[in-house]
Amino acid sequence: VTATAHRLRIGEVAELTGLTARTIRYYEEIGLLPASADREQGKHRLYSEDEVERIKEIVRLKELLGLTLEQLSQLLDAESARAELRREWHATEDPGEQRRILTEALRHLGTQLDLVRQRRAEIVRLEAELDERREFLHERLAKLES
Amino acid sequence: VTATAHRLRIGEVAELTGLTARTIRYYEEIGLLPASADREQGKHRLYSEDEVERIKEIVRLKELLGLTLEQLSQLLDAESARAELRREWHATEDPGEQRRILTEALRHLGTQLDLVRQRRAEIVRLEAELDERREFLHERLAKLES
DNA sequence: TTGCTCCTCACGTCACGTGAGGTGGC
DNA sequence: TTGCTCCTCACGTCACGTGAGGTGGC
Repeated sequence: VTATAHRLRIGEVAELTGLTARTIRYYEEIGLLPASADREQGKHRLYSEDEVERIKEIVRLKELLGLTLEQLSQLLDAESARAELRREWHATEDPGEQRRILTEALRHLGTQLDLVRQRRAEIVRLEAELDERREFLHERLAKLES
Repeated sequence: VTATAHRLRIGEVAELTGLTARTIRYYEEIGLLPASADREQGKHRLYSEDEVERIKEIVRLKELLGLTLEQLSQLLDAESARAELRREWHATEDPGEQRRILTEALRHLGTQLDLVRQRRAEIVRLEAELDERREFLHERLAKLES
């Protein structure tokens, strides 16, 4: 709904997402990212800012959760399912249907949250161990200075 | 200092660490893990429980921080440097030396902690976003039920 | 028109996976 | 001795990296 629908080229998208142009093409090649709509063979790929945000999101999930592209694909499929549910939600007035849709969406989110929480717990534990060692060394240093 | 110094075979180590035997051999091949001491060509690799703990630690760092094996090697080198400092620490009585050693060790730890903290911040942010969406869906569901 | 970025092959690399064929230890 | 696990090549695969040679748009 913005006035300027500026479209970005692959190099700019790479810059903004932290990927390389090659990686973006590769993700398109394996079907992880949708192909730039109605692009003629050999012509430049163009991306909207929404698409860039989407790619950032995908990269974040991959890196933070340490997923393979296969696992990432599955997770994105689950997300599309949620998006589909949103559309269904707007299409129905039946409270029973609406409950089913919400419940389903919550289930998808739950799966994702479980992954993230597990990661966080692991990293917090590692951080605590390192903090403890640092505390120990600091005390030793303090004793030495006194 | 335990009574039984049971040595484990590569399959058992793989089981315990979540790696494959191939991966353990590969890490040895590229010098990431030290080669099983005085093993004759073609004979079985044997590992102590300390070595297994060490490998677990390495795997954890790699996965949680999302490092390449090259970066992981560098980080492990920094750790060895810290271990070396510990030995030096025990070898000297000079307070000036001791201060130098502690300060150096703290610097190494600081680098490691920076990496970990950054990861944690990123993952916490993602978790917060997902939580928020879940809260939203929950409220919607609650309204529907009332 | 000149630069720069983009395009498509296509081969290289990193971090292993996966057999093939053979040997070692409870 | 029989099984199972281990051994060493060595080729395959995933997720891109890195040119080569050519075209497109401000």
